[in-house]
Amino acid sequence: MEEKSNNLKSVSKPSNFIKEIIEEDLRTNKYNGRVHTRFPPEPNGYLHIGHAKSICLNFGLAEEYNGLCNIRFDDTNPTKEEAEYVDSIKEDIKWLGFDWGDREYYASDYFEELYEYAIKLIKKGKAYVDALSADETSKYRGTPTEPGKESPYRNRTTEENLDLFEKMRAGEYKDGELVLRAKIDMSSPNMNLRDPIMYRIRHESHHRTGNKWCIYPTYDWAHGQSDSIEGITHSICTLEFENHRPLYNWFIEELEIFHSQQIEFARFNLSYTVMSKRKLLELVEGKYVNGWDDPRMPTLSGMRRRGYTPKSIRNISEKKGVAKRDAVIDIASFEHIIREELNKSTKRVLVVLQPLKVIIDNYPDDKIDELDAINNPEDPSMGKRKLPFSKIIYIDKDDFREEPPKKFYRLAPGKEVRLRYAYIIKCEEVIKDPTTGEIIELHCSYDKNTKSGSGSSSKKVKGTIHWVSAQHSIDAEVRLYDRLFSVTNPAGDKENDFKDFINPNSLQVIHNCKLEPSLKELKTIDRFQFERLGYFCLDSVDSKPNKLVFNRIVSLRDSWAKIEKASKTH
RNA sequence: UGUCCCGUGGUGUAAUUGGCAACACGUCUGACUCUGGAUCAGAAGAGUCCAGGUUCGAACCCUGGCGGGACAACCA
Repeated sequence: MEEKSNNLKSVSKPSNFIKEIIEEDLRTNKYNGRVHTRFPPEPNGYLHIGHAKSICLNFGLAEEYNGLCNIRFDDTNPTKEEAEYVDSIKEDIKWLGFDWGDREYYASDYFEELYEYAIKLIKKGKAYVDALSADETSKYRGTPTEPGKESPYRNRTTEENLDLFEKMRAGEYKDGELVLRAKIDMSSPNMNLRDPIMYRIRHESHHRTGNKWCIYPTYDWAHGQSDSIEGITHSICTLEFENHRPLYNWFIEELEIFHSQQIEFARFNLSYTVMSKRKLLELVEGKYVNGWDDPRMPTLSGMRRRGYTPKSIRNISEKKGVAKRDAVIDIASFEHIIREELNKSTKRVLVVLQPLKVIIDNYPDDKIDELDAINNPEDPSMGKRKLPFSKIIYIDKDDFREEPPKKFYRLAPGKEVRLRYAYIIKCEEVIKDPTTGEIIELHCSYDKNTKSGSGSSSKKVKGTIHWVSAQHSIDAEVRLYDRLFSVTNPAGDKENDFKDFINPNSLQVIHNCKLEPSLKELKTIDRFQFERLGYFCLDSVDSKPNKLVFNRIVSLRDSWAKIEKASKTH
């Protein structure tokens, strides 16, 4: 009994090492009971599913502990950042369902304050203006296993440093001529402590501060102080900043300002895709995909267009957990979560992807049956709809085999299947194109006693297939997506470029698909289950009222495909 | 020949902080079914990187190895 309740507890409230730290801080009243986090993107690209993890974590923690979460754009590098990215990032965060209230901040808001901090360090003899070139600086820095050596400019007087730094700001030097560095320890085993650069000269216009500044703080100099200024209690970031933490702490202690606590967690990898901004950019620029919002991309805009729900993404983030070890999430677990949600929420509909014409010879020419169809067997409150049935229908080519393999429960010459919500039909004749041999149409007979729900026949068949009445059908284009790459970790191969592993079948476009007539009144970007096929949604970009385009979000689990695959490999 | 971090079934997490490893995905059976969907029932699969040590008892503590990752942008 006790075990069970314990179990339930751990299921409903998963814990992780970050929560443990926060709860301990709450116990010891470290920050007067405050929990304040932030999501700090650089506005230099589109957000992807990895960022979603960080967003959910930061906002989720704030929510759970009655705290606050800021959004802060780390816009310290004007050469790479643009206002349009700011907008797309905000849109993505809102879409995920998070609200930062009026706490939308920018590192550039703190440029003046940061400048004052720098002067404070110079006055303490803890920062100096260096005139080494970038190349020289790099050489002087040493390597991870060899200590660096001190710059000849390292011991300027405070007055000299102050004067030079002021002139840097005033624009008296060219890009790269001077930098401001922290004076720490050129022989530190931690390379971040080897006199890191705090300011560099960039005569460049900034998306927010315009031409006000020509010196810009580096990330290392700006980030910790920005957190401190905002009163961030728990500054959560990814593992690669672990080695930077001693530096951030050094700055904060020298400056004697509020001490945020940095906690690092492992970033998340997804199987069968790539996640780095650089690689995603390469896919876009090389036209391997159709833009950042291509539904095959792991970007939030791509996944949104693909049809993923915000809830499913939040779910993934939560179920994945938080840890410090590198992880590769199996895309299958992703697919499971989206299916689970869509199965419950989505209206079922009959759609034929690859139409094969079927003529029911013994069905009256002009007769139209109005059949009852259930909108969602998982949720009766979603009601029913009428489905017209007539003499000429379409079925999917996949559902007919001239020579059916073992365990093929669908239609074949002389065999019977049930038409979903309609009758049992039997295939009487196969008509082929005399020249190509391609199957053009099927002639079938129907058993009128087998109408769905009539209970007037005890006839049983193994298979049920979907169909659409030809004269009532609506045409549409359907895009089937598969994994973008054909290997688990495309970026993990040292011999081959990741682009060599692109799955050539990641996108299959099918024209002239046939939809049931209820799909005529599409108002929103509703999602549907095309029965036996998968979950689909309208494409937000290309679909027009007179030219419908659907994206496949995810297929249904397909045990027949498994059987078929297994028999082929034998 | 440095510093820091990490190492639990195929994958991702958990183990009441020392009491002989749990959950989810995936895989495989079977039941049910007018979606080969969903659902239900069940199975296989790790002895916790290795070796010592402390202890009545270790995934958890200690020591030493091994393996993986991060760090040498005036990027973030």
